[in-house]
Amino acid sequence: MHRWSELFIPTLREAPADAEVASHKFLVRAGYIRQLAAGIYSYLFLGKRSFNKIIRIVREEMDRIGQEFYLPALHPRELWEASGRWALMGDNLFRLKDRKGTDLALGMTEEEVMTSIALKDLRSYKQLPQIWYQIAPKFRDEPRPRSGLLRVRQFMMKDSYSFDIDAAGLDVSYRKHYDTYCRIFDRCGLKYMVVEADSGAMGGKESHEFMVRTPAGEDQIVSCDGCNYAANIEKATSKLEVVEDLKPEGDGKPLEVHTPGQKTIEDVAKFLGVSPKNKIKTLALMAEEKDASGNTKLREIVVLMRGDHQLNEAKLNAAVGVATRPMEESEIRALFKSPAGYLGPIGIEWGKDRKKDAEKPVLVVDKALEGRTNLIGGANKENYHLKNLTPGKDFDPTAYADLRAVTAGEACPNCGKPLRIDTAVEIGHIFKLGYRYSESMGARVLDKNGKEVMPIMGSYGIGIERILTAAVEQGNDENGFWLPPAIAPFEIVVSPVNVKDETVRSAAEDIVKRLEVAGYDVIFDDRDERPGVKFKDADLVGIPFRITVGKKVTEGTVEVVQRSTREVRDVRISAIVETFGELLRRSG
RNA sequence: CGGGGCGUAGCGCAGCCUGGUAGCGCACCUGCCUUGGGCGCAGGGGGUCGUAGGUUCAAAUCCUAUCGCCCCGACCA
Repeated sequence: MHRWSELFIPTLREAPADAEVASHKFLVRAGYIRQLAAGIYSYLFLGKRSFNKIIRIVREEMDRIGQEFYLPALHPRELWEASGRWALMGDNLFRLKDRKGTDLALGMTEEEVMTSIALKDLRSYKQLPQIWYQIAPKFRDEPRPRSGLLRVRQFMMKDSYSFDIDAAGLDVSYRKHYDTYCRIFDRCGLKYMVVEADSGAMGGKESHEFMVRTPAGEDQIVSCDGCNYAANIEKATSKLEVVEDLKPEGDGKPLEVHTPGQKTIEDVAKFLGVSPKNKIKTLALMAEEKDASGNTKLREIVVLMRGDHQLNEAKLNAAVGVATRPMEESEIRALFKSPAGYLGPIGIEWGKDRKKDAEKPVLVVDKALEGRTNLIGGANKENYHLKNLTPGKDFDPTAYADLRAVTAGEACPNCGKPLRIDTAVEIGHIFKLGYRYSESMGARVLDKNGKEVMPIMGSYGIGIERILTAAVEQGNDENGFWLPPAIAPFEIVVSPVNVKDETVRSAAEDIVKRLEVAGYDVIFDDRDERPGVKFKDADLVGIPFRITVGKKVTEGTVEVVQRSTREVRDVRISAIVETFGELLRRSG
């Protein structure tokens, strides 16, 4: 029997000052976690119990489609060099040296380790498909850990990897994960959505993220209430209304207009009496690229957007393959020969091919400008802009790409209904890796014809603490939070109003015993505290049901309180077990 | 990486500007009291003021460095 008086459940009346989001505040206040360092947390009794339940669900479901491994977190440098990620991962990878000075890394995912096993021991198509998974800590040296457990440096992750003989096989493994993830998150009692995702620098093709809507999240998801379209904003598109182009002025060639002191899109549009939709927004960015010999060098990347559109950096990143930063004032002057505010694409020799013209600046133009005519942009001359700018005629972009951030209310690309945008937290991510690791690390199997082929891979992750965090974000009020019964540390807290009253106490203890025999996780709040203290704690710590044992025991009844709804019902003590059979079935 | 803020008792904070050897609330311990929403009374314990150096007769307080933690930004071009 779990007696509260003997357990370590350090609840706090006030949240630590540095906690911002609800889940962080409440998990600390409820005595689930304590912070050890930035982005590093200890799990105490209640937190670990909840964790165990989540892991158990994940493991049960994963065991239906795959095999659990236990892999080291400490990886030799050579392994990461083989895949190319030693250099690629930069500062996000934790690195350390052993006493001999040998470089090691702390695993942030396990593609390399899994592939190293595969390449040694997978020989034949007859051994495929394989799905291998593990549930283990992962380490990432995040540039900025934040929001309590939402972005941390050490976390528990279920990661799995599939190996198939061909793309059709990968489709099956992918689908299995998709379905399994749905079952896992359903069982965890989360309200989630599945969105199309950017596969990022991993080079994959298809990718889905499992998202829980919450203002505490770090991702933006675009979705349509009219159909099932849903995508991460890094990937989302929308149907644009047709914009009427301006008529050419004069001879139709770029025409300089005096725009003294008019620097912003808004100002210039107003000054010239046109819509920002007919303006070009010129963004001057700088990328740090590595050349063949491994030296980093700067590369100018200029982006053109429709005046009223916003750049989505993830899309740009995907389009150019490198991270960018805004140019500094001096860099702007060097390229454009003009101060910011009057920048445009004219008069600069743009690279035709990003790879071949390695010395020349890159001009990437958003697709929303493709086919447009007579736009207005900066003249690269202080206090002047140009009219009659037509992409492809007056200047040649290195490439066109979808770079635009979708905004709420734009038309759904599928059905045309207005799109909505929500912030959300990512709890799971599945994607088709393809041949990246098989190729770089040299995994090969023989196919039916005795020919050597590369196995095709998928990789799939679930953030264990994010399930807990998302559940707290999804169910809380000013007094605390409630977890879905399946992942709560206890399903029921039994609170005798006065433990010094023998009748009350023994009735409560009897109820605890009977519920435990029936298989429920129950905690007995046997502390000699005033009822108010016990109720406040019960409300705080995430347990979905409370049984209050008070004076009414003499009449043979107790109160059952549902935390999420505050609904209170009197229940005959004799019927308590059946009552919970009913209640827990209903609340999943 | 850039910008801002904060480090004083387990938690939340005051004191710092104007140097004089540390305080409040909650929590904790003891006793009494109380028992359906953080009850009351009395007594009590606990802090190298993040760290190091400097200025000074004297530093939580002023100066310098450093470490840590939190937030914002990686977008009027």
